[in-house]
Amino acid sequence: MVMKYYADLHIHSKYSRATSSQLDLEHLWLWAQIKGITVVATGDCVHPGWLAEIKQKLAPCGNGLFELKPEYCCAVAAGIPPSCKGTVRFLLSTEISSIYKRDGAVRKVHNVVYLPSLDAADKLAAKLGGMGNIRSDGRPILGLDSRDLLDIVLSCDPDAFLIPAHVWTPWFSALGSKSGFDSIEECFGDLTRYVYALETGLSSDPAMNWRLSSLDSFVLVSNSDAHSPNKLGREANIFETDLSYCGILDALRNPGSRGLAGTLEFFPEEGKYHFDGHRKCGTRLHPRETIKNKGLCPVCGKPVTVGVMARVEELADRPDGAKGKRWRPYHSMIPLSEIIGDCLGVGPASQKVESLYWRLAGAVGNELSILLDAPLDRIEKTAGALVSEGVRRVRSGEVSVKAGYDGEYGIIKIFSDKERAGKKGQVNLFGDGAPAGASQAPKADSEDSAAAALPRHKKKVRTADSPHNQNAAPASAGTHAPNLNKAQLAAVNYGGSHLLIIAGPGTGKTHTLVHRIVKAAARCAANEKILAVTFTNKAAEEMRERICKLIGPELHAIVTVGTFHQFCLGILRANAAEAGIPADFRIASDDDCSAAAARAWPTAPAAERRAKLEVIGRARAGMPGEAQEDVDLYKAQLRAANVLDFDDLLEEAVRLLSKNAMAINQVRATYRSVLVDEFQDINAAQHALLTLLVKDGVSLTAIGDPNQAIYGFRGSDIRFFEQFEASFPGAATMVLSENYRSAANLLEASGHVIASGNTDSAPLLVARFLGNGRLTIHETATEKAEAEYIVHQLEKLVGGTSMFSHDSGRLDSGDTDGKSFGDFAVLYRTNAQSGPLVEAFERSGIPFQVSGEKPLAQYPFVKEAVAYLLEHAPGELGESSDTDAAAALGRFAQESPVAAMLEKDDRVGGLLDRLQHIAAFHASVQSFLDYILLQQKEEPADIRVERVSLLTLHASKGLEFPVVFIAGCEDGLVPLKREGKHFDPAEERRLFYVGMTRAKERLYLTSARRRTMYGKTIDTRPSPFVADIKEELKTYEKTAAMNVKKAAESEQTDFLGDLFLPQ
DNA sequence: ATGTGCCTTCTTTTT
DNA sequence: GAAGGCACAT
Repeated sequence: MVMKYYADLHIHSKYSRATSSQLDLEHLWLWAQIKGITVVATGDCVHPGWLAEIKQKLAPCGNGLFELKPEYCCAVAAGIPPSCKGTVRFLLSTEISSIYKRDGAVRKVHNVVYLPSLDAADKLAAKLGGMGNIRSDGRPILGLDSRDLLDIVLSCDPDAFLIPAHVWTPWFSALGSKSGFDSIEECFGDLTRYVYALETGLSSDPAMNWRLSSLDSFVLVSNSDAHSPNKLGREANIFETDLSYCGILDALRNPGSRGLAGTLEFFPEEGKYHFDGHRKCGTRLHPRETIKNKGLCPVCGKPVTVGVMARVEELADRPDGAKGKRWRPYHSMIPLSEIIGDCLGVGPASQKVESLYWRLAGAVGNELSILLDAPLDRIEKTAGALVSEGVRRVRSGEVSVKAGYDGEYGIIKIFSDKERAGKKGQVNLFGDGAPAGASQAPKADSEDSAAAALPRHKKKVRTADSPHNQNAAPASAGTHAPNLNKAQLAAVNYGGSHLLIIAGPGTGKTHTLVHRIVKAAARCAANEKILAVTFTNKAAEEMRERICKLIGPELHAIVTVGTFHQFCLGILRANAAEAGIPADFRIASDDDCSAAAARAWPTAPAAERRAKLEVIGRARAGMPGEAQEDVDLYKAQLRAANVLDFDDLLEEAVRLLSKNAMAINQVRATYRSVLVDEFQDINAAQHALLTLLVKDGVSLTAIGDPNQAIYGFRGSDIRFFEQFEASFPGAATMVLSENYRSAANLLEASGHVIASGNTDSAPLLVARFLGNGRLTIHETATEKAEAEYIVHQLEKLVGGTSMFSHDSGRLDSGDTDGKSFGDFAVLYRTNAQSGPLVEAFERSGIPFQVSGEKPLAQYPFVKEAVAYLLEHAPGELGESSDTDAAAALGRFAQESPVAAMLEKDDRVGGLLDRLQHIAAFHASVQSFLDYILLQQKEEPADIRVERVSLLTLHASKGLEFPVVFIAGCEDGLVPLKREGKHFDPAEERRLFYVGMTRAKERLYLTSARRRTMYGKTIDTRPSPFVADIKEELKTYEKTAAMNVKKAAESEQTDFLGDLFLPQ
């Protein structure tokens, strides 16, 4: 059956090394579909292993044609009847691959053959032309330059073929002795019988090669230049024949037939050595100009570097545009992603381009059809007018071409910058990558309409640290009747200078601090301000909100709330000159920092640089280490780039304020009162800054909890907290001890832990939560079983039947009814533990959120799925029965080549699975989409949407949840011990304490007897911290109570193992 | 420039 | 066991 297809001819397989991986082959086919390309792997030189794989995988369907799926066929030369051999003349071309020097002469080399010895190379060179040489890495090679190659072509047996050396050599070495040749030389000598393709070293542009009448007996075809599946079809051959080996053969054999309808090509001008010239001098010469200039550069007068075009000019015996008798039409192409990139003014590999590419692929068709013949209005509808205009121009050749020369790439441009700027409004950019719901809005002015089509819900931020609103004296949040307990009130009203407030978990820390700030603001003189310092932007933002709520925007203006770094940055910006820093300095990005490190230690390997940066970071945070030299070197590099890193901000501010009296006096005059949150997390530099600020009657209020100091590893030093009274003479200390968060027994349990089981020294915390909580200890066989247990418990609690009231025998504050998902958190010591948990939650369909994880909707693949579902919304399909989310997603997965392809991309491989699990949970497409799109913003940890939170213990600080699971309560994990790493048991203990004190009503401490970590499975012992809790507070869950059937269904291996262990 | 294979490493993390 | 870095190949 004659058909039209675009063939990417692989004279060998570039994928031959991937024989063990089926994935790669499938990947190849999938891309072939997306591109609209038929992959034709031909030649004896196809790697035998690859052939074997194809044969094994695909049912052979005769005569060298193996069928994979109906759409993709692969003609393979193995198994071709011997009579077919030696009858096709492929003429393939390539660019200069290297430049080598020998005997003082520089020669451009088009092909390189690796050989066992220089002798062999020379012998072969004598036989074939070319040049034996030793590469810089010591390997003997044979280099063939264009002239040699062409001579070989012209002199060779008409029935012979030549194989490109770079194809042959790896094949030979892969075969080794099994090839039947004793030496590569013998092998090479035998080539004339088998050789298949030839590289002339001429331009890759057939139009130019047609100018050589000596090539008339050859058929010019395009060889694949695809280095990876997604580069398929950058060059291709258009066939109108049978899709079979014999079909292709006939097409090539009979120049008169239309079998070979033409070729698709790059713009050859893009090549680095197209024209002649001097890169340094900026001279780019057409070969004719070179001849006029007698081969010399008009700028420097030295001989120019001669490019491939010159060679064509030299050999051509026909004028430009001439057609040989086997001439076939050709199209010059630009890959779609480059067209889109040019339209958007961004790189072809950018996310924007990727997103638009998939959209087009889904809406219009495969890449070649988009490039060659799809209706432009359909392209415009999806990608905007600019892209469709770009495609039109490429089709008609209306592009600006600047040929490459002397190693400089040529530049092919579709739009001038001016045009692009002028037309920008017409591009349907979907700026932030949000999918367009508006398929009927053809000329949609981009961002706005696209955005409007999306439900963009602002999420309500519920503050996590919301103490005492349940049980403490109820009062409206007013300035006059703040709901403060006695201790809190005393702290707020304390009139002395410095004050340290020790505030345990759930004692209303932020609440108290905010009120003290408000109080101070009310007393502020006209030209004075209050400074409130936090560690994180999030904390600063929350504090600002709460202050604003209490005292309104006017007073709010006299309170400066910011992080340490924000404050220092402000100081430095205002006093750049005094600080000796250029006024226009930037904050160093991660890249800036590594660049500075690279300049500081140019020879050091990256790992060493990273290590140095770490040491420097610690040293600058005030931790021990003698790295001063490195610090100075690194800082000098930062300074040279006119950037300040985060540590610099603090250091430079401290330096300025300590030496410049005017600056410090101004700051002290402005900020008479300084308040610091989370004071236990302070480091040396921050402490130094505070010491500077707090003088001449400026007062400092610090609040924090030494039992929650968990950031020692990054330089925080709890001793600053402990030595507060010494550092700031005259300071008072107050303690907030009424806990409004946790049930009494949970509070007691956490007290046992922090006091190392020594009940007497537990922090004095009085429970004001009028309910009884429950502490459950549970041990499973493995981490998988642990995850299943957690999910199971969670399901029970969400179920609505109040297990809580049954278990505790008490029904208290009315919140013991069925929980919602936002009421749960699962905490763990290391992020690596999230894996099994995520899997278990996915299986169960429970909505969850892993802290710090990118929201689903940010993945291009998910965007694509969402766009598809919007476009194929039920409304549009009439009263389609198909409102079912899972079914719609299934259709997407089947119909869209994008989905099929991305599924193979292992980076996002799990995404479709995840989507499907989510879809199964939603009745309609609409609710499914809402669910996905709602989670646009990051910072999921404190946004209490209705999902279970999966967090590290560190990330849980400051949050609270009715039900908390702490997974992996095993010795070695809680506390975390790693061989060769320093170990701070006290800090680990505090960390566990932080985790425990997040729980309001229920706390589960789970562990696994066997755990796989770092690829090793080890037997574990229970956490010693758990042992510090008095037994009478613990409840042990019995495994037998588990729903065996259900558990076995969802987790077959480990769970059964758990159940069937000898009791 | 881009793939590939081998090696190392593998807490926690804000600005 | 997975991921990232690095050296090396084309």
